[in-house]
Amino acid sequence: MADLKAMAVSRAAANAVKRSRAAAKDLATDGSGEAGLQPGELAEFIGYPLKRAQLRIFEDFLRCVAPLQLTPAQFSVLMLLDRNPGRNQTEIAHTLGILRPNFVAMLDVLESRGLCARMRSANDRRSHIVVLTDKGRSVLSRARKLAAKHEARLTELLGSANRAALLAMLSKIATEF
Amino acid sequence: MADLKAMAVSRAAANAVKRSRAAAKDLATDGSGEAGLQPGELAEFIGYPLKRAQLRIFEDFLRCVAPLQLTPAQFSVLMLLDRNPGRNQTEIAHTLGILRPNFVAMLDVLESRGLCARMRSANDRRSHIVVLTDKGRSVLSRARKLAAKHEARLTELLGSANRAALLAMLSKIATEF
DNA sequence: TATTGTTATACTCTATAACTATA
DNA sequence: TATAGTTATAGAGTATAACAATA
Repeated sequence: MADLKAMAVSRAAANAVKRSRAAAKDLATDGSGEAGLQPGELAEFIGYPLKRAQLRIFEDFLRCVAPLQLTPAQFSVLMLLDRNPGRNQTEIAHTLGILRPNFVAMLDVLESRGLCARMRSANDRRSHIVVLTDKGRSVLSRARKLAAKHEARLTELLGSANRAALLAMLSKIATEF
Repeated sequence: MADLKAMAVSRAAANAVKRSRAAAKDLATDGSGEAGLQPGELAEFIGYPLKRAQLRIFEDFLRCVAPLQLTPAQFSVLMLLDRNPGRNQTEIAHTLGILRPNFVAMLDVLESRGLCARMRSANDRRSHIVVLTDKGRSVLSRARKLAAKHEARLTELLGSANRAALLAMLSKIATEF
């Protein structure tokens, strides 16, 4: 079972690499004389570059964190558990915008890998408190470092002040739009 | 069959509304005393707000363009056809990052709705040149206006200069990262 | 009666292999 | 042989309904 998940992550990373290469090739052919199609006005609608940037960032994140076999979604769960101990499944899932039924299988994977554990709440025996294990904390610590390299490369591309501005605008859109 | 697609778009729009309301409720409870979970360091990784912003923008786009029953992906196809006449399926799909096998069903939908048409190329009888129909141009024209309102609301939120900077950074990430 | 975790299920997206008809 | 469009298929992601245990 752990192998299935490992394969899923590896395959996602492999696909990410393929897409990157295809894009790189496009840029090269644009430089020469092969005539790529024009996005035109489409590139002026925020949704188009936003979606493409999101795919690119997730691709790169996946590749950077591949040694630890963590998807962006799994990383976000571990980060949230670390920061918010003593919370139940519903609270964690809801904060991340994951529907409760879909969070079950996600937690099954993380728990089967020994990264977190479900514990019956003493107060409310319906609830499962989700806790990070020592292994989970260790893996998260290493994941943070790999993800930090990914972020550093982005900062290199945009510049530190621009990256901060980007982060602020994206957060504003996510919470206020 | 057209009904199936219409339902799919309607349902996506309905879900978008639900998510917006849930998020609005969260903000309200944050304001009062219900104690939402802390994203913490997670919010400092670009991927997290980027993904949430992308979902929000697509939600809003879907709602704004709902009268015309167009998804962001369908809109992008029509925009590309309008700007790049005489291209075949492979070229259009590749430019949008859509895999050729997946583009077949997508075009089937647009063609069955009378928005575009496949024409055998005279030069290379393997190719299908994809053309916008008059109806397709008409629908696209109206879609552009609805989408422009959506964009205007975003500009209102961020400010015109900031929105331009955001667009530039997202495009840079999509093409250079 | 309402809520938590869960199962079952379905629909969309995305990805690969392989076929056909052309080149 | 190679390419364009297509089919079949499989895997993620995301959505809803309903059930058991508990409140």
